[in-house]
Amino acid sequence: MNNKNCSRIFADQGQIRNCKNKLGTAQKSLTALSNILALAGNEVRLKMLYLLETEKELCPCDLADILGISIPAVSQHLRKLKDGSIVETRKVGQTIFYSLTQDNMEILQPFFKHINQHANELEKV
Amino acid sequence: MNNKNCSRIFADQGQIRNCKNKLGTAQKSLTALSNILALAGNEVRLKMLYLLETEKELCPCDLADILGISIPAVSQHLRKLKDGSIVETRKVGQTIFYSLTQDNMEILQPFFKHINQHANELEKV
DNA sequence: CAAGTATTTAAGCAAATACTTAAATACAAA
DNA sequence: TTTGTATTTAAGTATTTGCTTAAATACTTG
Repeated sequence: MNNKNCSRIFADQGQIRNCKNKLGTAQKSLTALSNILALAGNEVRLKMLYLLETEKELCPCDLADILGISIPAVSQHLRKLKDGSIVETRKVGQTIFYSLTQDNMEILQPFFKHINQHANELEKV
Repeated sequence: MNNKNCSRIFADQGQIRNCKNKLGTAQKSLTALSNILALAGNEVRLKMLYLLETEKELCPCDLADILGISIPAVSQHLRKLKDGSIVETRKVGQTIFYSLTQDNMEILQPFFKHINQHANELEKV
C-alpha cells in the first residue's frame, strides 16, 4: 500500500516491520561480524590467518616470503588485522611476531576446520 | 640465508617450505572460502543473508524496503550472491523470491547463530 | 495488444582496496 | 656512534566496489 518501493499486493507490511526490528536489534553484531568477515574475505589475509593458526606465530618477513608478496603489503594487511583485534604482536629483538588473538576464535575456528577438511578431501582424490 | 626477503638468522627454511606446501594443498578451498567470506563481509549483504535465513524467502522489492536502499542496489547484491551460489530464485508471477541455497550453510549457519546470540545478549542488558 | 509492474542491466561516479617503490622508524650489534 | 636489519609509513596508482539514475527486459493482466 503506502510503500514507495514496492506496491506488491502481497507485500506483508507486518513481515517488513518485523524484519526492520530484527535488523535494529542485531545492528551492532551485524556490523561487527561483517567487519571480521571482510577482513577474512581477502584471500591473502585468509592465508595469513590460516598460517598463524597452524604456526602459532610468524613475522612479517616470513609471511612475505611464504605468500610471495612484498613486506609492506604484508605489513598493511597485518595492520588491518591488528586494528580488527584479530592478531596481536610479540617483540623479540627486532623481530615482531604476529599471532591470532582469542577474541574472534569462535568465528575463525570453523574456517580453519573447513579449509583442512576440504584440503584433505582433495588430497584423497 | 638465500632468502631475498628475509635474512633473519633464525628464519626457519623448513618451516617456510612447509607453509608454502600447506598453502598449495589448500589453495582451492582458500580461494573458495575467501570468496564466500568476501560476499558475507559486506554489511548489506550480511543483512540480506540474515533476513533470508529468518524469513525463508524475500523478493528484491521487500529487501529494498527493509534495508532502505534502492532496488537496483539490492538486485546487484543479489546477483553477486547468486553468482556465488549462496542464494537461489523462485518465480511466482512477476515476483522473484530469493532464498538461501544449502551449498554453503556449513559456513553461514554459525554466523546466524552468532548474530542471534549477540543480539540476545544486548537485549538482556 | 496495450499498460503496468517487478526486476535487471547499463552507465557513470565517488570511495575503498591492494599493491608498488621509496622513505622513515626503531632497534641491535659491531 | 655507525652500520645494518626488521618493520612501518607514505605516496602514488590501477582496480574494485557499491551506489545512483535511466533504460531495458520480462511478464501479467485488462
